[in-house]
Amino acid sequence: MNTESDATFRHRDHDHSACVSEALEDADRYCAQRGLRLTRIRRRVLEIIWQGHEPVKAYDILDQLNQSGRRSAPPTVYRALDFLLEAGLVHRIDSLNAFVGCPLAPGEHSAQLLVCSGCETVAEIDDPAIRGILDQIGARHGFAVEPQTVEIKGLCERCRGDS
Amino acid sequence: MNTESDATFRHRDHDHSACVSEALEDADRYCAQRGLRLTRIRRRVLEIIWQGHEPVKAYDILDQLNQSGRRSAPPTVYRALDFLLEAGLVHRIDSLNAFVGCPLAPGEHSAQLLVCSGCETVAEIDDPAIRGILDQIGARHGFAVEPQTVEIKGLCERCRGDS
DNA sequence: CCCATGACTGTTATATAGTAACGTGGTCCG
DNA sequence: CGGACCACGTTACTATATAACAGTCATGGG
Ligand SMILES: [Zn+2]
Ligand SMILES: [Zn+2]
Ligand SMILES: [Zn+2]
Ligand SMILES: [Zn+2]
Repeated sequence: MNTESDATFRHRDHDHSACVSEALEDADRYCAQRGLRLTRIRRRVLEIIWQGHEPVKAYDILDQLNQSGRRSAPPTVYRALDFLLEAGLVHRIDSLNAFVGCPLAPGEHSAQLLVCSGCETVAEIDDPAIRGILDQIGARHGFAVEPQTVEIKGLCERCRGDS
Repeated sequence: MNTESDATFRHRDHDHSACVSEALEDADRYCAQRGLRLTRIRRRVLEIIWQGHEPVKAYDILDQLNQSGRRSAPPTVYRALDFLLEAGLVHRIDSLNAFVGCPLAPGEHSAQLLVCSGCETVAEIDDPAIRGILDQIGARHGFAVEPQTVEIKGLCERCRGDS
């Protein structure tokens, strides 16, 4: 099945500026609709996170913020991240203490993040079969599964090829 | 389906001392077989983690170590944790920065951790259906899923009842 | 216009989590 | 004994995240 072409894993070989502008425009639209305030800092943090499809760490965001212009401190970054997480515009990768932009429709949703151990590229999917089986397993143990992101580690096709 | 009695969620209403002694004896046996050295400190850390079925944080382990007798420093705890993780005797819960004892057979294995957002009790299962579907979804995206623990958040039966 | 209000950001300090680097003291083996 | 190795102690440090409080700024009601 033509795996690379399903567009889940996006390496450095695509027109990523399109991803960025689309993500930012979607965010603008989404926030405008909901009356959420995508302020200058929040938008800039989102843009930094969208530099690639790899997770970005909070203090790296801070460094980049500080490279251009005004000095910021950790709370500024974490507050922006809280907003973006809440709005469903980014996800946190617990296993890496890092953040990645959400390529799916904004808003609260469940998702599975395929995190490559080789290149750290993240592919986000939302597969109803996984969600279904998690609910089902949960039910069997009296456990009410919350909508959430699940992190799945492995190797992407490209990194497997690297031997 | 008689959910509480499947023994996946163990709250404070059971004879937990039996869990502890069984876990420690299993660990003794497993390490002896493999020539792994379950030293005094490592065994003590394992015992502290097994105080309950809730995840325990590294610095809490350190505090407890230091309450009785000799003073230790963070590296001591983290080295013990590295050993226990490597041996498959405990799991790390990334979303909580905490550690929990593994109630299944020691050694490297995949598992799913049902983490209750209410009481933080953790139930560990290893369901082949989940493993299967993860592999299958991965394959569809050219992604080789690694054996791993997956964290699933939700509410256990007891905490759902608490309204 | 002016102020009250609430949301956002700045600032400082601190809490929490994890690691690097190097030294010490056993234990095993020859 | 003499090395080799492993576990552990110790110090210092890096990395991640939050608390608390003070300024700023838009916005709408009087
Ligand atoms: Zn892209
Ligand atoms: Zn990769
Ligand atoms: Zn128990
Ligand atoms: Zn619970």
